[in-house]
Amino acid sequence: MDTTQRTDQQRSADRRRRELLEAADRVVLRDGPQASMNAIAAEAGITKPILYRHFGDKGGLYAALATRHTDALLASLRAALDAPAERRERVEATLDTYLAAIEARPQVYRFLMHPAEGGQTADQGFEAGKHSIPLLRRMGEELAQVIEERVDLGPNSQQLARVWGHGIVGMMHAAGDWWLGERPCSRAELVRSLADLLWGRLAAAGDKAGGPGF
Amino acid sequence: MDTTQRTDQQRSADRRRRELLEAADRVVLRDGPQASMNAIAAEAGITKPILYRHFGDKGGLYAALATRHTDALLASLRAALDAPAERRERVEATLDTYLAAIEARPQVYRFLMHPAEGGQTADQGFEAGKHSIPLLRRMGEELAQVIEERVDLGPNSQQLARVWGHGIVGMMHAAGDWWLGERPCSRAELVRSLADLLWGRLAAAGDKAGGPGF
DNA sequence: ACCTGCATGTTACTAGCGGTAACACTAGCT
DNA sequence: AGCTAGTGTTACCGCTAGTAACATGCAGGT
Repeated sequence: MDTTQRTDQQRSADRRRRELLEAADRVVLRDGPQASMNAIAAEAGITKPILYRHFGDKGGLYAALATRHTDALLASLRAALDAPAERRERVEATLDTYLAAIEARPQVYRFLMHPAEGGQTADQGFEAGKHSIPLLRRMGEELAQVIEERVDLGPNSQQLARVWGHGIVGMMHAAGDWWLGERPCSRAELVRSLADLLWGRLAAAGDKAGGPGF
Repeated sequence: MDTTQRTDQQRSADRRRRELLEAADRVVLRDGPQASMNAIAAEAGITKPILYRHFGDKGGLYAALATRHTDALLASLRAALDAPAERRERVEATLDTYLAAIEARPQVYRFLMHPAEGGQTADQGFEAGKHSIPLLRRMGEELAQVIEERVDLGPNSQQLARVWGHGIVGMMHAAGDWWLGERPCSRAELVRSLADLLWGRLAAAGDKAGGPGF
């Protein structure tokens, strides 16, 4: 039988793959999403064709890399989301977890949010809407699931939960992106403001004096 | 005086510029954000260097192109935002305006949301956060201004309004992007769900039976 | 010993990209 | 005439993603 042999080979291939991914990680951490295949290969101490044998094309490598970080981030988010606490507290913890992550490793964050975007070839498919950032989609679906599991939304709850999941994730993302660039306030303040928004403070607030109609 | 002469030249240059922009528009509409400078030049019936003389570099052309569409979209959004109606109604009208726009011209939408992303040179700066999509930022700031003008938020209103502006825009964007890809419901339903979210229905809803702690 | 198969690695190449230098032509002003 | 300014070209650079062809080292079978 050649099973043992094959297992050995597979193992060594997997190890190599992980090594390559770690090298790629280092380069992305240093150069951002513009990291070229040449640079990654050099960092790994090899040349391009090997990368292509392992990952197919740049998209494949980037997908593998993104999956890693995405999984890690999703795990922390799930922990915050599933904690045995009041809803408001859980929401704030989740927001804070996400913001802390992007604050700690902005390069990785930037990479995850702008993955494909190659240059010339491939990229087919298109189809308007297919382009969305995978991490955002996954977070949206994850959040939708938690909402549907734990919040009583009456009929049509599944669809409502999904809209909210993606909507809230988008809110978190956009606000975080803006905050990371301008740093207009502390993280805690941002978390509080966003939670306030989700808690309906916009609807509850009164009109300002000297309003419309004058 | 050379004023008339200069005016003539400027006029003709401006006309040429507009023609080139329209050609670029056609190409982007056809090829998406991957449209190459060569393709745009060919569509305009000229060659690359002329494009570069007019717009500096690819970023310049794309910025000019994006400004056009962004201005148009922002104008409609402002109209919906400033209408003399109840707040909820205005919010729903704004959401619907945005969603209708991205539904009608998904290619343009995709282009606006993924502008830069060149390939090799330039792109310096980086600085984590600088990369955000201009359209989103502008919409966020616009909304923040309207919120601050018309809603009474007590002290620190400016900062709160900005957080909310960017957050709400992000929510709209992410939900719209997901919706455009999966089409899980009608536009009206989506608008209603998002408005419900902003109106605090998440906070108001009860826990689901069989909740945590068991 | 020898040959076969397979994974790993290389060099050298293609095609296309963004961007630029150098040159040709036309128009109007002095 | 001559000078300047704008429009246009061809031909090139350096870079990218991706590939073909060739070399090497290590299993196992005969």
